[in-house]
Amino acid sequence: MGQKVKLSTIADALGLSTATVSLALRDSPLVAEVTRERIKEEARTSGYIYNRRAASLRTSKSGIVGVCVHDIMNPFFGEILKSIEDELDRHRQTFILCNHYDELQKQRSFVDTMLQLGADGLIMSPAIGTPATDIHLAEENDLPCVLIARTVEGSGVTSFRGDDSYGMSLSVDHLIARGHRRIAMIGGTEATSTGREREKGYRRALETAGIDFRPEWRIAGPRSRHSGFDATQTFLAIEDRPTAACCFSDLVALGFMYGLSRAGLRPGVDIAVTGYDDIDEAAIAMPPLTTVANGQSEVGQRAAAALLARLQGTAGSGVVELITPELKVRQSCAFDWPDRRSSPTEPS
Amino acid sequence: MGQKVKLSTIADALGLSTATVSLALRDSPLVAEVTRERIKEEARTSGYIYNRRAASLRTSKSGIVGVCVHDIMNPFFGEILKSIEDELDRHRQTFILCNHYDELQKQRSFVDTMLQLGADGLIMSPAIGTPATDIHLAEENDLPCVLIARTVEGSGVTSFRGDDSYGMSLSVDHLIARGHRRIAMIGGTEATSTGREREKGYRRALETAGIDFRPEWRIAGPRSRHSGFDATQTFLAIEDRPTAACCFSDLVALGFMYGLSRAGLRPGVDIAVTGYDDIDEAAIAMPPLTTVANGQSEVGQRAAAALLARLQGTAGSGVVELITPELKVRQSCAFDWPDRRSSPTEPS
DNA sequence: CTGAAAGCGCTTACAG
DNA sequence: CTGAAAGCGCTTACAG
Repeated sequence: MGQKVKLSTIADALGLSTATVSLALRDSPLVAEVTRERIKEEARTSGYIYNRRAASLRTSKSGIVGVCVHDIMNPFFGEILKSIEDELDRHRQTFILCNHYDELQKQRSFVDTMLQLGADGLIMSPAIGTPATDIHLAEENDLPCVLIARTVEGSGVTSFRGDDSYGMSLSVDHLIARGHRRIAMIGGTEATSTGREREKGYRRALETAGIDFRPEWRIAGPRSRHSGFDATQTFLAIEDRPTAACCFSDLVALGFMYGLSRAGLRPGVDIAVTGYDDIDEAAIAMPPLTTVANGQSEVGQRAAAALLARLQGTAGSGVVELITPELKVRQSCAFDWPDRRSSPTEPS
Repeated sequence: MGQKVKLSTIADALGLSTATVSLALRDSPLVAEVTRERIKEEARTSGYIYNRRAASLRTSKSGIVGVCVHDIMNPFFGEILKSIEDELDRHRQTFILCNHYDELQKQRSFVDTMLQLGADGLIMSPAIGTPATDIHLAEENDLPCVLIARTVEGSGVTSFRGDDSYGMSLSVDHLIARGHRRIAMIGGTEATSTGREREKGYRRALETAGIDFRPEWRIAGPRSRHSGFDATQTFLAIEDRPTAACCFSDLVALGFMYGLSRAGLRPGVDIAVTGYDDIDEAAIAMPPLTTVANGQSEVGQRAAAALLARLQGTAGSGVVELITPELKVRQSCAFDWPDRRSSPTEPS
């Protein structure tokens, strides 16, 4: 490589102006077809590399969309991310991914970087504790945001997520219909809208069935496979042990089932288990996991589309857009409980 | 927000020049302490946002490092990515992540984007079929590369990966020592150095033990949990069925074990299984998975450090740097299943 | 210790 | 259909 080739290198080589070259490279109809081809050919052979920083400085559009979630390794986000990426690709936007690990500082430094890079927009699953002002800061600096999976009160920004409380009630209803009366809920935290909503659905389903909730049934906290595994101990120690557990997510459920097996119990036989998200693994797990399909690709696709629309100038709804979840019955609750029911003290 | 605040806004407000403001904001000792503080204070209160595109255009340093792998959701990469991120953070480099899904086109468009954005360097696990010229293109355009996990012949670039053939021989030796003579290898492909190396280790271990390899033992292909699950059918159909399977990765092994259970077989009892990578889940799986720790955080940390060193001007070794793997013996090659185990709920 | 001026590589009116 | 010129917001010699 001699000198770096730039627009003016091409312009000089062809005896044209940089304006013409710039236009031609972007397929402007203002440039004559022949000229355009000569220019493109020259760009190709000379190894020209478009300098986006320069262009972006001038136009104040960067073609970048930042996407930030707490756990890119969670298959749940994997699907969302994939559909966002597809949608963004289609509109030739570069997508920059960030894992904030639910650390507010990491998220802030990412938003900051996006601001400095002049990103066109932001899609995020806000970290625990994100104040509405963090979102406003971005918005006020011309960085439109769309939220996914979680909601931030007062952010004024559109967010897309599953109807978590309804979804959770679906799986608890299912458990109740199979005869369970003592049902634990494992995982999730008060600190996120997801955790609050799913717990709400769980409680409401119990209430509707006339089952009195007992505090020891709620094992809050776990949100990973590993912590689901660890929660087994707590679960097994509950006095008058529940016969079923609805888990905050598939990952938690899968870890919990490992824990059950390890303790010599058979998930799906001795203890009924449900998950949430319907990740790929749910269908091949042992036993195959009954769970709630959460519409992740719809979340991703719609969030990306909504952001793209805002970039076009359309205002967002500014409201929580709910995707309706769906119960997927498999075999992790398959035991026929009525045969075995033995606590006559429970209301029916 | 009125107008966007920039260096000159601050300079004007304080009756200083943009040069002084620029220097002060970057903590230059050339600026008097008091002046510097006034400037920083003004920047803070006015909501100044540093424009990295402008700075980068001028300095031709962007502070960006691109990282590209085929599957960010694989926990194996999760660990590598985390350690890269930590190392990069420490040097205040922004890290841009990309998933190429082993599609050459995706990888190319990412490299292209990095070039256009003026990234300072690139760390990648090259997609299947990456020609050395793709790496040269980046290098020649001032985008230094470091490879991880996989190697590209003739790229001339430093790469960091585990000693895959040695690692695989470790687990096969272990199986042989436990008395297995018919051992299948499941997953991985000829198309990657990882696949080739691990198969080499498998074959060599058999050979050393005087066991004649049979072609039907090699079930190539699977590299995900799901395809590991699917491979169970092929495995079970092998005539004179092997008593053990060494899998290409933990994910494959975990899926394969699901498949075995589904078929009514007990992994670790009826069929011995080994994995590769020692991801987090291996220790809590049922049965806990015997596997090979692959030094992923060392890979990530050293790759990032090597790239950073190149950015400082130090030349890379240009050679494959091997990390020595280690066998982790757990129970998947000899498991004492808890008592009451029988195959759970029959899938329909 | 501070300022004036040039320049990084594009794009965008504006002329012609 | 093509060109000359200004400007995006920084940083970097160079003066003083």
